[in-house]
Amino acid sequence: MNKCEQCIVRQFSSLKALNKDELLRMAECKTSYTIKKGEPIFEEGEVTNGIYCIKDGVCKLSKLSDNGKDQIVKLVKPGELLGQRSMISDEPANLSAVALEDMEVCFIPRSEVMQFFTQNNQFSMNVMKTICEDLKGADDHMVNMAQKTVRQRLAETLIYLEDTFGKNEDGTLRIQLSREELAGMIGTATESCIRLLSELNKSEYIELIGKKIKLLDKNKLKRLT
Amino acid sequence: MNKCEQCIVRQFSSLKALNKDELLRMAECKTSYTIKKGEPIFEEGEVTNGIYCIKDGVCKLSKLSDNGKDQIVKLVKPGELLGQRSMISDEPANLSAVALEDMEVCFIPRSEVMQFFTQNNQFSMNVMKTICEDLKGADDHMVNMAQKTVRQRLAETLIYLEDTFGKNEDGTLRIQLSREELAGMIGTATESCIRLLSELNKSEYIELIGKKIKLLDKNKLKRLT
DNA sequence: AAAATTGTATGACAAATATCATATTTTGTT
DNA sequence: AACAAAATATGATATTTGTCATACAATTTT
Repeated sequence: MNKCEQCIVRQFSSLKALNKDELLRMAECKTSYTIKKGEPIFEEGEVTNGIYCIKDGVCKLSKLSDNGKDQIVKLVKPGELLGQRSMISDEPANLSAVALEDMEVCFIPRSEVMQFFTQNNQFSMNVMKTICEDLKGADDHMVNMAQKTVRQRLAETLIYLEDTFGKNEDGTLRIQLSREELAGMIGTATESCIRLLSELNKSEYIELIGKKIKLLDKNKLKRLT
Repeated sequence: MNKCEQCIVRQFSSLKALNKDELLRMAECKTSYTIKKGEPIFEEGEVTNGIYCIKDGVCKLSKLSDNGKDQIVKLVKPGELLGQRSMISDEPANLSAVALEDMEVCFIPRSEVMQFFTQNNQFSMNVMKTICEDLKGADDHMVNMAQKTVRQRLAETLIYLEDTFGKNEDGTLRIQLSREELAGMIGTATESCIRLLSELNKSEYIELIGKKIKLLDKNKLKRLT
């Protein structure tokens, strides 16, 4: 059993407010998981009964739309927590969480977290602020979906991906999304997404290297948005 | 100065957790306002420094998009609170709040609310759950914006308006939105909104009576979504 | 009451996007 | 290596949606 004290999640998330005692208690009740790329951490509608700490790997939070397409609502990085909203609302998950890379996560049962939540004011304040950030992000995201064209959303998303997850040595986006997943992020048909990528490739905004994507001129891309 | 004890907002919002003492303190520090239809309660970017209780009238929460159009994110009814996210994040408002009808609201300064927030666990839990609901709503809304057609979104919005705000004696929607505002809710151009309304009118899903809208067959409308 | 302004409606057209078909490439499996 | 399956790519076409122009109606101002 690993201690939680030095964990990346502890350093970056709401958990930074926990004291040594609380961390020890958490270390005792946590369960560690390895999740392979493509596997779910939990699915929409599932009762999660706790929160997940993302130690390593990125996952997508998505929701199945009535038209059968999977809309990606958010990507979650190492150091972040999952399932906070469900924990507070005491409701099943509203979104599915699926690994985009091999992941390492820890599960902490609801009962434990809720104890910290009521005992440790700084911790509950941190959780709350995170949810408030999510709400602001979701509102902004919604406005983009409603008001921007698919091309604009694609350009924005590409910049977001480079800024948030960085690039490989060859300059391509580090985070690897299938075309279908990228389409699911920007909210369009896979073919439309592929077509627009080709177009950006031809006009030298980006370069397509196999399935990988390299941003050639971020400023030019920004001007599209 | 009115007491807060019997106020509709107290009965329906997070404030129901406040005790007599806290209600008295609140009654002393609150400011009451009358807002005329079309006037803002606060604007995007403004530092609000407190929360607003909606005693009467409906308002829209909207955000100006880069393309110059106003996207309506949410409608807020009597009994609800405004500005909770800003208060917790300690940030300026992310959305503008503008009256759709003549309104009565009360303002309670941040300092006061934050005191309740730290002292009264049930109150803070209520606020948190409200924000969690908003987050879930925003995520779902975002998926709709990304995945549904304008026609589907229009049908959904009309049903939502009738279910939430009811109808007049003649069967028309009680809540009065201009075509531009309705377009702002569903995220489309005003002309497209008008055109689709005409179409729904011709195919007898709805009836247009002047600027008013009457839903003729809610089930038929539902099938569009 | 007349004029001006604003909101609603509709036509014509252009642009954006989705859908379906099919080809090609990549990946995984035997 | 050969095959099957999945992902990517592209063409053809239909549909949806936006834009611009203009007309008409309702509301407000003078």
